[in-house]
Amino acid sequence: MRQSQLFTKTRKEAPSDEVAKNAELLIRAGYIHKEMAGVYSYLPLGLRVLSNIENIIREEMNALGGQEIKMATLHPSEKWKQTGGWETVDVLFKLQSRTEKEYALGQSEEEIVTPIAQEYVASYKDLPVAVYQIGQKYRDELRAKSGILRGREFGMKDMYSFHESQQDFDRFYAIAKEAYLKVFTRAGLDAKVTEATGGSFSEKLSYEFMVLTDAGEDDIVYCPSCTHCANAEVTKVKEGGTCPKCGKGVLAKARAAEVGNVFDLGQKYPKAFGFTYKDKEGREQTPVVGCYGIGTTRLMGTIVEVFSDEKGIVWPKSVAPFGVHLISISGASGEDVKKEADALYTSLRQKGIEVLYDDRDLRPGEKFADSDLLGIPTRVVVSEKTLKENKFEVKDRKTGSISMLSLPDFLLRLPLIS
RNA sequence: CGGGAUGUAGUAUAACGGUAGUAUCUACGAUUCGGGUUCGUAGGGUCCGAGUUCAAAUCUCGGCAUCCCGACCA
Repeated sequence: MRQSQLFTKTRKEAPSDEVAKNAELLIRAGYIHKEMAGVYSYLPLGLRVLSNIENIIREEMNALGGQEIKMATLHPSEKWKQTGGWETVDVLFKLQSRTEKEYALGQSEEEIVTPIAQEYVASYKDLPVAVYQIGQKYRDELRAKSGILRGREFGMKDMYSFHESQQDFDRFYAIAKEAYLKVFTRAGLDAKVTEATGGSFSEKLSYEFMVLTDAGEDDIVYCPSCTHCANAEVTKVKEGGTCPKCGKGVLAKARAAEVGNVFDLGQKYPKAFGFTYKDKEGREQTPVVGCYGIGTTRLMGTIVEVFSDEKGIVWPKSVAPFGVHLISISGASGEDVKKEADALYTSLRQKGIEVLYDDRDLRPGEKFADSDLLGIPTRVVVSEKTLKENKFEVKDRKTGSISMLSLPDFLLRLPLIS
């Protein structure tokens, strides 16, 4: 992508109606556009990041045996009335058409996925099965806040699994948790598996995946020596106490953002819809259901909160919109520089590297400032200086380390870079 | 939903009740070219609606919007 053709531009100043770091940086850099409180549009760069996040999730859910689907987000009110959610889920967006028919906007999809599963699952032979989707969710939050961390419309991956028994559910639940940790690790984050309440729809404990950041909304109590971690709302052992799991660590308290969660839904939804299957003996049985969510847009915001500095964003390589930011410093009489940069742009793309090429006719300082703000992991500069040495200047956005590399050396390093 | 605050060019900010100014931006012309060069010319604004007043960006009321704290939060 040539930056001169890019739809968006950067801004020097953050908008006055944003306080959250994630929103300030993402808007300044042109990744997102605020539509209204809690609702954002994703622009070319932002969509690239979001797609990278979604693809990581997609790969891990597929590895788990999940099958991707795309469910309706405009829901008939009847199904929500059938489960009671129409009255009890206060964040549910309800709307009425001109014909007075009522609808809900999807804030979660149990009401939709359960009847679909019911249609295709008739026998124990059809179980277990897991389906997931990645898409928009709508929640009528009384107070949207923290940029893209808590919106009224947001991106979410939600998966639902159906099982013959509680034991089979428990088996899958455990491997799903592991898959979740893989997702967050691949996205560059260190997420803690956290015990929490099941919310309004499960009496059992659920597990939340928490990333330490002051921008989060939850307080967690965790052990520095082992993996024990609990939401402050449920834990009986407080900060400063001894870890109940390993018996050694002194529990610490921290602010965290919930980037994912998994729930044991039991049989509530199949029961609401009369969903049964036949077991080996031909008896009617009710399946056990689990649901598993990851907030994709919140994950993106959390990454920005965790990985940024005073100059801008510092994307982890796995989610960055581009692998390489190529900058030409051609000056007034830099036709040779331009030619060389064009050539490098072409050869990098031929190697399958995603490159943002700043071919604009701007002063170097402005290009560098933009580059730091955008946060692409590797910056490559072509200038009269580098031309003389017959090398390229390669800078790592995260460490700031600069090295002069010949083209073969650079290409050799590329697998590590992107 | 309770409380608090704020709404001025695309963006960010000034203006005692009395000429809406500055920076950035955009366009054009010069100048400069390794960390947001410098100069010139031009463009563009008081959230909406009432009220008070000779006069309202400024005061009052209503609406709408945005942010913050809390409550809430699948």
